[in-house]
Amino acid sequence: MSLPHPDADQIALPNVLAALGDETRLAIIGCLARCDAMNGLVCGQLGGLTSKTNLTYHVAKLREAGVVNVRPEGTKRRVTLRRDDLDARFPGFLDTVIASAIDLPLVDITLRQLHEAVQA
Amino acid sequence: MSLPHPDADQIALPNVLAALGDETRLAIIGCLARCDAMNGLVCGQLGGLTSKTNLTYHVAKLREAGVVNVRPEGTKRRVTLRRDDLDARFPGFLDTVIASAIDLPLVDITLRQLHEAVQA
DNA sequence: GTCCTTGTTCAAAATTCATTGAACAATTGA
DNA sequence: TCAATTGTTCAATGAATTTTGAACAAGGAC
Repeated sequence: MSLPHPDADQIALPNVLAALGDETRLAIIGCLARCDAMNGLVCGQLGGLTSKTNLTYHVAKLREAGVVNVRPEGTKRRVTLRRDDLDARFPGFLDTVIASAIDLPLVDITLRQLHEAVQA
Repeated sequence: MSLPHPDADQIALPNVLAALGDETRLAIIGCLARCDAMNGLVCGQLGGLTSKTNLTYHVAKLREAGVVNVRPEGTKRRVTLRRDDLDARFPGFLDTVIASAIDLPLVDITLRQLHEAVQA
């Protein structure tokens, strides 16, 4: 884990709320929620949402708030939801957020692009 | 109810998250959570947080997102949490938020001022 | 009616946040 | 080594939010 992440017990809800109070970041959460059953996503797979540079920015926000974990894999970055940590700290909270995040139009757009990318 | 409020079934979590992703508004929620067992608070009682004008702004944000109800009482405005509506729509969510909101330093400052105001 | 209290409106200023593009690093694979 | 892929950094722009003050309503007390 080479990037700085807050410890589980240092995750603060005000920071989490601020991190999630943004459409783009909610859409990222929605994609992760649908795809991270196994191993999360790599930043590039979220390309439909916004530019590469901007993704770096938003993923960092989520990481600093303790919402996601980012693990380098070669030149890629694997992004996963910190489900266990969030559930332990704020029971039920993440599920509520996910339920609304996966309804966002942006998520569907990106998931379609992800699907096309996998087929290509 | 002379001010516009969203119906219970129109409360959208992205809006709620955006409304709560702000220190001042979280502090308002914290005060309400401690004081609204009976009948909520009046804007003036939140005076320790920020200016009158700014309170109007933040309370409106919370109202528009569906987090609070604002009811005119003469020249005052009684502000209450929309507990039932939020619990019905996002079970457990509000309790989680409140638990962290009442720990905010700003809340204690304001509650002390409220206490002093009541004694005076 | 005349104050006083409470809160709103409006426009302006200040601040913060989000987005972009160019240049750069690091890894992978040929 | 060379090129392609993936993502970062930095500075700058643009956009949205927050904050402020002056002037204004609306109601209650006298």
